[in-house]
Amino acid sequence: MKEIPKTYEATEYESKIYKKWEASGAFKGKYKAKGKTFSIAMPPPNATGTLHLGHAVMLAIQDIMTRYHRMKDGAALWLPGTDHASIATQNKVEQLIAKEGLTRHDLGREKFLKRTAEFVANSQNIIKNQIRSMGSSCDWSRERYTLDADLSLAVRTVFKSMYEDGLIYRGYRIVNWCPRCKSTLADDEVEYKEKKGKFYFMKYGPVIIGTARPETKFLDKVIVVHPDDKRYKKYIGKSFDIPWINGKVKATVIADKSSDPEFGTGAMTITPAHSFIDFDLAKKYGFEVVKIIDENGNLTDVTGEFAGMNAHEAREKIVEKMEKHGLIDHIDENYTHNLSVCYRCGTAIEPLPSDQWFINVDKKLPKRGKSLKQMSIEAVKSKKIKILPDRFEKIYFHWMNNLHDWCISRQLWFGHQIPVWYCDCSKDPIVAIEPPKHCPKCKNTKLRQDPDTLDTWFSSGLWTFSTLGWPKKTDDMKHFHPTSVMETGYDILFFWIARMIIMSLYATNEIPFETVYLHGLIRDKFGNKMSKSKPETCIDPLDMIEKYGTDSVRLSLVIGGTPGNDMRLYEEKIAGYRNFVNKIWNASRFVLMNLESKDLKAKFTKSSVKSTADKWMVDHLQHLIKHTTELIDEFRFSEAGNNTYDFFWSIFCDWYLEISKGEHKNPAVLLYTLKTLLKLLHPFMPFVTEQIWSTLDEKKMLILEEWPKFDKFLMFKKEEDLMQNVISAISEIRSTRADLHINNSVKIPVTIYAGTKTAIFKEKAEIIKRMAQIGELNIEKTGKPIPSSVRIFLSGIEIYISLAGIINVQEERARIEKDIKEKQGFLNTLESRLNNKGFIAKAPKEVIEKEKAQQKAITEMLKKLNLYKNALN
RNA sequence: GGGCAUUUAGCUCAGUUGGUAGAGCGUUCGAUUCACAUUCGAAAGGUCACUGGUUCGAAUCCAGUAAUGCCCACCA
Repeated sequence: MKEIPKTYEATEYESKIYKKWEASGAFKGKYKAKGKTFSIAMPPPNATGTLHLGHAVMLAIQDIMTRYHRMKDGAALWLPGTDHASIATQNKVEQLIAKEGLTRHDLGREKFLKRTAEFVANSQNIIKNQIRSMGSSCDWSRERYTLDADLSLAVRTVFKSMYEDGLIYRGYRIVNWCPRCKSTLADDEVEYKEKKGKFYFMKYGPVIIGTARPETKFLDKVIVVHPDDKRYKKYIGKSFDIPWINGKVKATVIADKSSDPEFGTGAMTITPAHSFIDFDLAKKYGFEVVKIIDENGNLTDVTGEFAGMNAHEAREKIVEKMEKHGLIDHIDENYTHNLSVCYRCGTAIEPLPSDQWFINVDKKLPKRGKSLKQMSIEAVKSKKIKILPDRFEKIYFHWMNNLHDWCISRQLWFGHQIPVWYCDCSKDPIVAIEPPKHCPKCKNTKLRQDPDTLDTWFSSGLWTFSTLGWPKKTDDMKHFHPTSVMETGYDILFFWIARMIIMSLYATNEIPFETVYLHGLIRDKFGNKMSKSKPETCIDPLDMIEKYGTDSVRLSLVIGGTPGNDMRLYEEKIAGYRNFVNKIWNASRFVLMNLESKDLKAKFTKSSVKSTADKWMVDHLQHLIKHTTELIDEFRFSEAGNNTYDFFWSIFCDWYLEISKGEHKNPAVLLYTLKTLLKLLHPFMPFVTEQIWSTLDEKKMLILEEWPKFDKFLMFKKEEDLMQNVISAISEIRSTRADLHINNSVKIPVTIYAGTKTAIFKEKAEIIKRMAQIGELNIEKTGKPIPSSVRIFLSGIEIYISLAGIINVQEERARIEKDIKEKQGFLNTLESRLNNKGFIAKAPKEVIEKEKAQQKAITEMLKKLNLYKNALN
C-alpha cells in the first residue's frame, strides 16, 4: 500500500518528532487517576557543562522508565533542571576572566555574579538542547534551576529551621582548605593523590620525630608517645627545654593511645592547627591552637623570618636552617604519601582552623527524638528506600555511620548566600528567611549579611521537593513526592544521594525517593576512563547521535549494562544498534507494502488470528509482553531491551515475515504484531517507533498509547507447538544442505514422513519448500526409506533429501558419525543420571519425566541413525 | 590497613528461585536486484579463573586462592 524510503535516516526525523511531542503537551506531568503518580527528579546537570556519556546513560534509562509508566499508567512526571554547581561554575568563570587579565576581586562581588549569571544562562541553553537531542520526554514546563527564587526560598527555609532546631551551628574547627579556591571543602570533596616526597626525621630533644611537613612544626611543644611504649615510659609527664627551629621551646611529654609505636620512631609531636587528629588531641588536653599557615597558604608571623612565604616553597629553606643547627637526624628521600587535593582544581589541601557553619548530624531532633544520621540510616534499613544493586546499601551504612558534622559554608561568591545577618551591636547572628529590615535588639537598619555561600550540595539535597514547590503545600508535592526512582551514577552516592535522604527526611518528614537505581560508569573499549585526551577511544554522544541516530546511541548505553557495574562503549556497538533501527524500519516497510488502506482501519480480534503460523506468532507475542513488562518493573532494562530486540529480529522478521511472503499473509496479524512490538520498543527507541507509528493512520501518537497487555485468550499452546515442528524441520534441512555443500540454487527433492504431525506439514508445505529451497516436496504419514538420500531424524519425523548423483558417501558418513557421536554423548549423560538412585529418589518429578522422554526419543533416533549409517556405501 | 566488585566463545557482555552453556561483533563457508547487503542462510569456537565443600546434580550456593578494577580510611 504505502511506500517509505529504503533506509531510515535518523537525523531527518528526530528533531521534528521531538518538537511534535513537546508541542503536544505529551511530556507534561499529569496526575494519575488513582494513587501516586510515577515520578523522577532528573539529576540536574551542572549549568556549565556539555552533554557527556554519563548524562546520556542517565537520560536514556530515566526516559525508558518515564515512557513506560506514562504508557502504562496514563501519567508520569520527569522533572528536568540544572544545578548551579557553585564551586565548579565559579572556577570556570574565573578561568574565563583570567584570559582578560582579571580576577574576581578586580570585578567585585556584584559584577562577578552578573558575569557568572550571563555565562550560566548561555550554557544552560546548550545543555538543555542536548538533553532534548537524547529524546528525553521530561516536563519542560516544570523545569527548575537550583538558584531559582522559589528554590532559594526552600534553601533559606531549611537553613532557618535547622538553625532553630539547633542543628546548624557556627564553630571554630579544622577544615579542609583549598588555598586556590580560597574556600573550605567537605570531607568527601577531598581527593587523594599518591606522591613521592621526602620524609624528615628530626631531633626533638630526647626523641626523634618523623614528618613529611617540617614547615608546620614551628610551635610543636607536646610530644605524644603510647602509654605502653617501653622506650619512652621514662619521659612521660616530664618537660624539656629543646633547641628548635627558631630558638628554644619548652616541650612536655604525654601518653596517648593515638600514638602508634610501630610507626616511625613511635614518638610524635602535635600540630593542633594543621592536622585533624592533632586538633582533636589539642581539644582533649586543652592545648593552644596556633595557626602556622594562613588562608593563602603562606606562613604566618609566628614563623619569624619565614613569615609570608608560601608554606610548600619554604619547606626546603626551613630544613636547611634545621640542618645548620644539627636538628635533622636523617631524611628518607623515597617516601610515598597520599597528598590530599581539591577535587575541583587539584591544589594541595591545607587543613586549618576556621570559623564555619556546620550541620550537626548527631544531635537528636527535638520533636523526633532521633538524629539526622539515625533517621537516614533507618530509612534504608527499613527498606523504605531501596538501593539497587543492594550491595551499595552496605556502603551507604558505612558512610553514614562514620559521618562527621557537615561543613556547609563556602568562601565562594556564586551560590546561595548564607541567610545570616550581623549587627554591630552584638556578635549574635540574625537568621532569617527574608533579609531583616533592622536589628531586633537595637533597631539599627545597617546589617551585614554573612559573605559566605552554602555548599552546593545543600541546595541539591532539597532537589526532589524544592522542585515541587515546597515549602508550599502544592498538589505536585501530594502527587509526586516521594519520587518513585532516583537514577544516577554510583559515584555520587555520598555527595548527593545521602544528602537528599538527610535533607528530605528533615524538611518533609518523607523519604525523597523509593528506589535508588545506580548505573555504572561508561568506559572506553579497553576499560579505561574516557578522556578527551585520548580521542581515539573517547566517544562524544553528540557525534554519535549525528552519525547513527539517537535510538542507536540509547540502545548501546542500555543493553549490556547492569546496575552498579561499569560498561564499555565503542563505536561498533552503536553501529550494531543502528542496523537494528534500520531493520525495524524495513520490517515496517514490508508490512506497509502488504497492507491495503482498509486493513489499517480493521479491528484486531481473536478471530483475526487464523493460520497456525498466526497463532504461533500471537502466542509468542503474549509471552513477550508479559516478560518485558516484568523485566522493566524489576529494573532489568538491559534484558528487557535485548529480549525485544531478539524477538523482533529472529522471530518476527526471520520467521513470521518470511512465512508471510507468498500466499500466507494475514494483514491483521502482521499489523497487530508490528504495533505491539513498536509499543514495547518505544521506551527504548522512541524516535524510529514514533516515526513508523505516524504512517499507520493512528489518532494518538505512540508516546501516549497504552502499554500492551498480556491477553491469555490470545495464547495458542497447541498451534505454537505444531508450528515449532515445521520450523525445526526447515532449520534442519537448511543446516544439512550447508553441511553437504549443496548449493542453494539446486532445488533438491525432499520427502517427509511426519507421522502424527502430517496435517501441519501438509498445510505448510509451500512455506517449507520456499524457506528450505526445496524442489519437489512429498509429505506422507509414513513410508519406506528413500534410497540415495540423506536422512534427518527429528522426534517423530523423518526427512529424506534425495541426492541421487549428488550424494557424497564419505561426507554423508562423516556427518552421520558426528551426529551419532553428539547424540550418544548426550544419551550417556542422561542414562548415567537416570541410573543414579539418588537422582531418581530426590530430583523433582518433572525433571525425571523430561529426562526419560528425552532418553526414549534419542534412543530411537540413534537406532535409526545407526541403521542408516550401516546401509551407506 | 578495611571493604566491595569482576573473572563465561578471539573481543564486548547476558545468564534470579541449582536441571546437556547464550547474544552481538569478529572469523569461515554459501547466497546479488526478495522489506532490509545497515541483508539472508549455515558453521566453527567454551574444564563458565583456580582448589576444595554442600548436593542426585553447581557457571549458579559455601569456603579458600589468584589476577584485575573500584570505594573507604589515612599515619604523625
